[in-house]
Amino acid sequence: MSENKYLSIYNDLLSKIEKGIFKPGMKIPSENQLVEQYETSRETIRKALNLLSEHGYIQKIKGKGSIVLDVRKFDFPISGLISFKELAQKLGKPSRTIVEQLEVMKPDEMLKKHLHVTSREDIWKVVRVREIEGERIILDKDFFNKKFVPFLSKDICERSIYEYLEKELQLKISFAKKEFFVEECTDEDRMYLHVKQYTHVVVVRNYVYLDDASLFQYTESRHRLDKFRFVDFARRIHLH
Amino acid sequence: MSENKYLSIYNDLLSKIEKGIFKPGMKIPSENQLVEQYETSRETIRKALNLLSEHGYIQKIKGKGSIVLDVRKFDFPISGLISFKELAQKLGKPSRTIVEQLEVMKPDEMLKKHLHVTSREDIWKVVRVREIEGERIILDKDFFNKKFVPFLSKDICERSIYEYLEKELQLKISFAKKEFFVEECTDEDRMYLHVKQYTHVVVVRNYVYLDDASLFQYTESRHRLDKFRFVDFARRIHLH
DNA sequence: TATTTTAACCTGTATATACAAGTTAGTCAA
DNA sequence: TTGACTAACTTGTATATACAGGTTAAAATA
Repeated sequence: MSENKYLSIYNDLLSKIEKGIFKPGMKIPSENQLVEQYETSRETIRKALNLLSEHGYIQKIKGKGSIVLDVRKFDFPISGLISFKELAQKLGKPSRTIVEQLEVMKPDEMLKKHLHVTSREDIWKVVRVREIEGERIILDKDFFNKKFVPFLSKDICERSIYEYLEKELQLKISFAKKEFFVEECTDEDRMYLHVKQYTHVVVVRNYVYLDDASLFQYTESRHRLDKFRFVDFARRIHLH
Repeated sequence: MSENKYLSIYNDLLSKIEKGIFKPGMKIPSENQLVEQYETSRETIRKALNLLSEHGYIQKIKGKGSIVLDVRKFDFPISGLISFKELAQKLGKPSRTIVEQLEVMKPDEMLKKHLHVTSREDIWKVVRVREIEGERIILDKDFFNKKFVPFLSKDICERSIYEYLEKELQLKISFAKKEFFVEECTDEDRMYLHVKQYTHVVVVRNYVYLDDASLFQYTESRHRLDKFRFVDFARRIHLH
């Protein structure tokens, strides 16, 4: 479990929402009631509720209470910072990862720019194909700074690199910036993916940062366009 | 200005980051220093800093301080909940909105599902083309529940509907769910947009909710795929 | 009966205090 | 000189209190 009180309350409430104990449209107990249930202070409850609100699970209404949203219940592909393994598990579809390339290399100009490294530094290059229901849908090209990831194996890449990085290497992945756009198919796409008749792929560029704001991974994820879907949740800030 | 202390501090710090007074990589003053500068409590400062952190402007590092990220400085198209007008202003490109349709209608099956309305209710339908640098890039189809928006005019639609809704009608837009996917061009796309040789468009479905979690707008935004770009910022939650 | 007022809730903001825990730089001892 | 320790910072969490202001339903009033 979590050692943090407010995080464990967040998780507890979240699982109650996901299990349907708190149903969409329903009011969850008031802050004061939760204070009694969890035997804690109101500020701690509020931290948990604010997390739920930011992530789109509840809506807080002043003077009334918090109601459960059903916005999130739709399958949400890449939203947030979820690894392919976590995603595949959520969707419950049969999937497989095929490691096509795994090597240490020196960065070219493009990578020097994207990973903020010098020509002397070593870079891990991992090329993987994601197969869903038997079709080669996604081509993932990952580049890690070897300074942060000294060792990698085909086995690790087939399972989950993130799990290895976080659990084994104790790297704290903190945030990521993603860019989406559509690009013409390359020969590489046609070689590794079942692109069918399509002339374009959806490209997701991912810059992943550690806790201390150092960039340690650059990923280019190329999706067959008919299989791509992305869901986003956003709150509007009101200044006034 | 903001009446909220922590929001006005957030805005003040944000403008200092955007103006370059606080530069990327730089440490901003510590929480205790900010407490003195703004003559407030530490919790209030922390609220402002947490907002900056969630929105990707700073990274807080325990024991060290907060450093300014340069992740956000790239142009960010549709991230967050920004209207086309706000976006066009940010990018500084010459743009124009052309209202192609504006009418009150009854919902068809698709809209009844998307807007959660009955056959008897009235719906505003607004079809607009967004022109950027002389090219017709985006086709926006907006549907508003007339219950929330009793009046609309061509003039309002040409300027900014959001400005009208928030300033005039005092509607509080709270959050939105977005879905992205790629779809084949329809005849409507070819009629209104300069689709060139492309066979597909990027579709953004947008569900917009008010403060009390009631769905009041459904938008379908169809983008020429070579001009589509989306940037996202995400933080990873660590449980434990 | 119809309307207003009030009391009891709700969430939002601001403040103060305490301690835990990570970082850093200087000090002291081996 | 080297290493361990300490003191002074930093942010993170938990608690308590106070009051603004929105909501609701019951009670009081016209």
